[in-house]
Amino acid sequence: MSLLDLSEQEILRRESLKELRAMGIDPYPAAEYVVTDYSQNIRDEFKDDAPRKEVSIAGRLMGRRVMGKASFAEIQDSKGRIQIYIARDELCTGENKDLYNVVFKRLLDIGDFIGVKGYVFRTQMGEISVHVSELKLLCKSLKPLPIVKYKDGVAYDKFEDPELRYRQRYVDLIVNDGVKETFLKRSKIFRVMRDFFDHNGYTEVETPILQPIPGGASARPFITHHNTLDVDLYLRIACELYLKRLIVGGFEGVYEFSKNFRNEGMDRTHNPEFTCMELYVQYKDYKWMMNYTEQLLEKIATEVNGTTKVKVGDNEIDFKAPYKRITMLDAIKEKTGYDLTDKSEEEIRQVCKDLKMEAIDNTFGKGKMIDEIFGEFCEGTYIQPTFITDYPIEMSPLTKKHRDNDKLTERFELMVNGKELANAYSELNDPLDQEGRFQDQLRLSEKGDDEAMFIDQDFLRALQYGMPPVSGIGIGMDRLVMLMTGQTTIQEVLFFPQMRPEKMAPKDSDSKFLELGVPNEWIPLLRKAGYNLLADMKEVNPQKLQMDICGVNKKFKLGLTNPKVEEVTDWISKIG
RNA sequence: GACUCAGUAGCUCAGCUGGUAGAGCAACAGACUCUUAAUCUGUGGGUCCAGGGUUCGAUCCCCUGCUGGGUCACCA
Repeated sequence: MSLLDLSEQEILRRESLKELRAMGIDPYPAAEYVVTDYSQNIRDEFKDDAPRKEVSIAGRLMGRRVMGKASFAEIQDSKGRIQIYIARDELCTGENKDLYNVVFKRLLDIGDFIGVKGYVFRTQMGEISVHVSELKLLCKSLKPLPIVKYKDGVAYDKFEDPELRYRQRYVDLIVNDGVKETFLKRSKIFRVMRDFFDHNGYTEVETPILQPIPGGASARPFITHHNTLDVDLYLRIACELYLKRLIVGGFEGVYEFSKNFRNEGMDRTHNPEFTCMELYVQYKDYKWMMNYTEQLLEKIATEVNGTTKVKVGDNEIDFKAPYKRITMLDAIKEKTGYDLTDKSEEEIRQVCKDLKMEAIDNTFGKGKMIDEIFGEFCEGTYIQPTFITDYPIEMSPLTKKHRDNDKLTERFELMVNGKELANAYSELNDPLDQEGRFQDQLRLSEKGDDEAMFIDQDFLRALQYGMPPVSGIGIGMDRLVMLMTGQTTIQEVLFFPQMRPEKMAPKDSDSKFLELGVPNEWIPLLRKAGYNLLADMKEVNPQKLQMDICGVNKKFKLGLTNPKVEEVTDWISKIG
């Protein structure tokens, strides 16, 4: 990288780096720096009347208030921030005051990592601080951080451009309050769930992400290719069919936190890769699973937030069990006034027309139309956790027929804040019924439904050996984290949400410039002046080009001997 | 994919129905031994997203593109 690609502040930091080395200070020391305390516990444990406590802490320098021979600074460690106080004559007890005057005041910058030793005290203004007696540079930072200042909980000059925050999440985590907390909660939610399932004797497992047949859900998959086998493989859209194979194999219960991939749209509730937790427990049914889910969610909310209530946007959601339960047809009746019970496909098509639903076309079967009506008129209205039960059979090819009505299935979805959070079944374990349902999906696919499921013959073979009665559930983890942390976009709960790749401006290589006879040291100046491609130089007046690059030479005080116009003309003449 | 808004200093943002740019913080130089958005004095820092067009002249007006946000559509 050329100096010309750097900002003024970056150049200064690199010069400071050199100066530190010249002073014999290693800006990137290898040795362990022993830390005895953290910002948080120092504040929590401080007592004004206790004897002085010596501490050794380390962190990133995040602010400096220099007042001549004494200074205050902020250190940010993994737990938070703490103020340090540095008095020149206590840091530098001898004649040489360079560590304070030169290193601390001039060569250190916001963003550098330092380690300090000293004692804890309370300042006249009442802030618990560390009185520094030793200071050591642990890592020099070469890029200036955005400066966000806080006063009374209000952020000033907040770093909030979503594009920059997501592309450079590391910066977001450093400077913006609350970002790390969201991800700590995310981690805790996973931990609480693992504890809950493990306590019940269920086993965490891992199943293939590269699948020959993308089963277990309806979605467009990502396709990849395995060279040795010379076969196309799919990134999984769900892990359901593999987990059921394990129930066939004799596990009491299995669960997986599964990264799934769906090649579909992106918005505030969808990311192409997302995390789903799936759990399957033998001998249970979907009614048991509703009770179990209520307990689980209540526990998560309590452990993560200390209360069952959480505020999301304008809504306050209460995860206290039990939750309302209503069948899908009752929900539609309640919200639209139409009772679809025992209605024929044609009658339902007419209802769709009456409801002015334009998206419906002739490829839609009965089940899909019912699902559309629900999605349009009901789904968004369930803010508090609500179980929607007994889905039409056409939409649920992996679900057992309802024990009282063979047009329906034993399925529920849990709606929270107007969105689906979980989806669960009494799992279909009749191998012949399952085969028939797959055949139905195949027909839908032939009719033009590009989301219909593929047939997985090995899964059918497993079912033929016998799968005990089992209930399974899938929970959208990203949405769960959004709910538990009060976030309204999925990007806020994913460290690195999917973005378009950053594009670099096209550049011709150095060798191409050298071929024209451009001296090596002048190439960066051409780039700085905006000539990244030979083509950029081709049409330009040699006089202007010469002036442009000589201007850069002068402006940045590079001290190069300027080329003559004839030389520049010669370069341009060689462009093919 | 459609519509819409935005892109100006390291960060947050100003910029008058067109005359090549300003503030605060950050940086640099200086003052200051209990400050805390420290303060005070001074200084530097910009391909105004990119490329076309209109114009004597474009950060500003028009077109195209890129990137992001929002809404809708599609989709768990």
